[in-house]
This record gives sequence, C-alpha cells and structure tokens, in this order.
Amino acid sequence: MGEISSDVIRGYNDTIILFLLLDSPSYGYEISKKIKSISEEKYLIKETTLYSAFTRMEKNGYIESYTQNSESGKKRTYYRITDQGRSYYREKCEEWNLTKEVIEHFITEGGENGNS
Amino acid sequence: MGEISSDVIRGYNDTIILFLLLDSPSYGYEISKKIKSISEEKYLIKETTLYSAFTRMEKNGYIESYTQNSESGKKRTYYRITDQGRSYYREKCEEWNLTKEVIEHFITEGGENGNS
DNA sequence: TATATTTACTACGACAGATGAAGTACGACA
DNA sequence: TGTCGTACTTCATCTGTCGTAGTAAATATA
Repeated sequence: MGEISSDVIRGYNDTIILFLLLDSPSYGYEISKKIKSISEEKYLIKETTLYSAFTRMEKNGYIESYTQNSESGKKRTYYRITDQGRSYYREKCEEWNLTKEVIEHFITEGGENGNS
Repeated sequence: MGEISSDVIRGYNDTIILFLLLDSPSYGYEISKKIKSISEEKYLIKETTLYSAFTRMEKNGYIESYTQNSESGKKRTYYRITDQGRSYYREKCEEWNLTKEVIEHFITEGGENGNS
C-alpha cells in the first residue's frame, strides 16, 4: 500500500512536480492524479505538501503561476516551469544518480547479512 | 564535492548507520569515517546528525549502547544493533527498492526533455 | 616541552519540509 | 437535498538536520 515514507521522497517532491510541468503547464489536482497514476498508486502526495511545494518553488523562481477558467467556468491556478526550473530539474536528476550510487553501498539486496 | 543534499539522504541515515552495525558494534567516530570511505568521500555525515540518530534509534529499540574503554583508556560509547534494528534495516532496504523505482519514473536520464 | 591536531563526544537553538485537521466553495449527479 | 468530486487555503505541529559552541583526553609536530 502506501509503503513509501515521506522522509525518503522529501528531497524529490519538487523534482517530481517539475517533471510533470516539463511539457505543459498544469495545476494541483491534475498533478496529484498524475503522480498517483505514474507511480502506479505507490506514491500519493499529500495536498498540503503539494501546495506548499508550489509556493516554495514559485518563490525560488522555478515555476510561475497564472489563473485560468476551466471549461465549467471554475477558476484554476496553473503553474508553468521556468528556465531556472528546468535547470534545477536537470541538476536534481544528476544528483539523483549520485545519491542512488551512494545509498546502494549501504543496502543489502536479499536481506541476507545479519549474523556474524 | 559535497553534492548530495541532506533532504535526500534524510530518510536513509538510520539505514546507513544500521548497515555499519550489522556485523559488529561500533561507535560514532568510527562510523562517520566508514561512511566517508565507503561513499568514496561523497557523503560526510554531520556529527550532530549522527549522534542524534543514535539517541533516536536507541529510543526506538533499534540499537543498544554500552561504554567501553579503548586501548588508550579513553572511554567510548559503542552501539550494538538489536533484532528489531535488523528487521527495521531489512524493511528499509525493501522500501528503498520501491522508492527507487517510483522516483525513476520522474527522472530523465540524459537531461533531454525540456522543450515540447 | 609547548602547541596543534585528532579523537570522541554533548548541548542548544534554529530551520525547512511534511503533515493532520479543518474549512471553503463550486459543479455534477442521484 | 445531500453526497461526491474538484480545487484549493490556512494554521499549527512534528521531525530530522545543521550551525555553533564547548569539553576533554590522546597523539602528533615543532
């Protein structure tokens, strides 16, 4: 079920969100649904986590917001990735590869290794 | 240099420490040196992070401490992993594999993908 | 012998990101 | 009429990390 602890993902929520903005602007609800489906239900981002990430990233210049009415007339806040956001995303991808390598030195695969 | 951000490692410091206790008890200073060398200088855990992890994990029952004098007569606090600690470690290894899979859905390798 | 460095911690306060709880508001559907 | 889905916002709390600082003994260097 929801096996993934938040402390693990913590450093990557911004990256995940930016990934979903690479091709076109989007908004909170849509992004949360996409995270759910792309992760095959394995990661469900919390609403508060998502919206506070938007605020933070807009402050940092990684995304820009604008409001637009949906078909039904209801207003939505859309987010668009900036050039800064794109380069931050690229950095995080590189960092991920490094981090992965480092952590795997401390992980044992089968779960063997435990006595003597 | 120190490319790895703490938010990424955050969920894995405990796991890293437990890994280093799997085979034999150890103490703070030794563990920090081992993390440095095993990670090929890519990850240097902060002293405060390390010692607060000890406190937390002892409270959680993952490790036990005892003091022992080193050859020189200086006292050290050693930590020994418990059975609970071993099973927690195993869980975290499994969680890692899942997390890795999930995050990689949102990472683009070459850094391509950026315009339309 | 005097000093610097390494070893081996502890205490404290600050901060950032994640979260739970709660509330708002509109449209669709039954 | 009421519930569900969409689309958020506000607020207060928690946890882990980190900077700063201090202690103290052992070892290396001058």
